[in-house]
Amino acid sequence: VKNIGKKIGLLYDRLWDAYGPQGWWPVTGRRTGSRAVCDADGYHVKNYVLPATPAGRFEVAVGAVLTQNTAWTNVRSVIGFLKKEKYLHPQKILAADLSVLGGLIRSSGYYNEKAKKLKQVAALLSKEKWLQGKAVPSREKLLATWGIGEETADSILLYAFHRPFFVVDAYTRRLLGRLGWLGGREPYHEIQAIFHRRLPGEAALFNEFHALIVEHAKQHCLKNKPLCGGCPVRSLCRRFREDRSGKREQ
DNA sequence: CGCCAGGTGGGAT
DNA sequence: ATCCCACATGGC
Repeated sequence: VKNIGKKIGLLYDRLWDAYGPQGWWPVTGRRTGSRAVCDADGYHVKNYVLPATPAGRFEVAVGAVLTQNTAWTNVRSVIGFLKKEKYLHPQKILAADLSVLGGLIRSSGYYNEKAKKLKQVAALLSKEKWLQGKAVPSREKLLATWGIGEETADSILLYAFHRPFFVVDAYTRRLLGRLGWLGGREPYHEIQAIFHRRLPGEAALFNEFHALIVEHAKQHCLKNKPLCGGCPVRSLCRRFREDRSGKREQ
């Protein structure tokens, strides 16, 4: 764990060189005047100011809940349904019947659970004018909300409010585990501390780094079949070192 | 078909 | 603290 520090910057550089800026968190329909600042899916490359509106911040929080253990492609279509039906507002979520809300978000999975979670998130974020951007809910407040765990709290802090909290997800665990830098079962805060200790606390950096890990995990570091050919971080990886030194494959 | 997807809360140990 | 499980749909 001691040696991760130097290599973590290298890991970021290799991922950045391979995949480039990721434009997270996708937020639908943002424009400045007549000029689109997002692509069709809501990504906004090298724009670290977005979201900059209450609606945008709320959409990120909703997306963070809906994507829990769920493919983003499913979430994206649900965000579209919610937007079309004008549900991307806390008061609308709070006023909705659970069954109606559940029906709208059905295709994102766990819809009964997530309907309840969205109401909790809406209740929290409609307080204190947090969505207006004058103040930011504390991590403790977020975690005290039923339905918001550590990753979701950090996703909201980082991607809705631009606060430097590194997001640790299953991909992060898998990648650091494969690299041989971690066992992979360490508690969340321990993995997060590695990033917080060794990187400048800049939201834009944490934004890209987490998004790059996700992209890399999807393209090369797959769950059951890692595609090590052409992997941009081979040279940092235990598997590669073991191959070259003739040790057995894991 | 089985596996995977940008987790969380509740309950038992 | 740590493990185990329910929660659920859609894509490949």
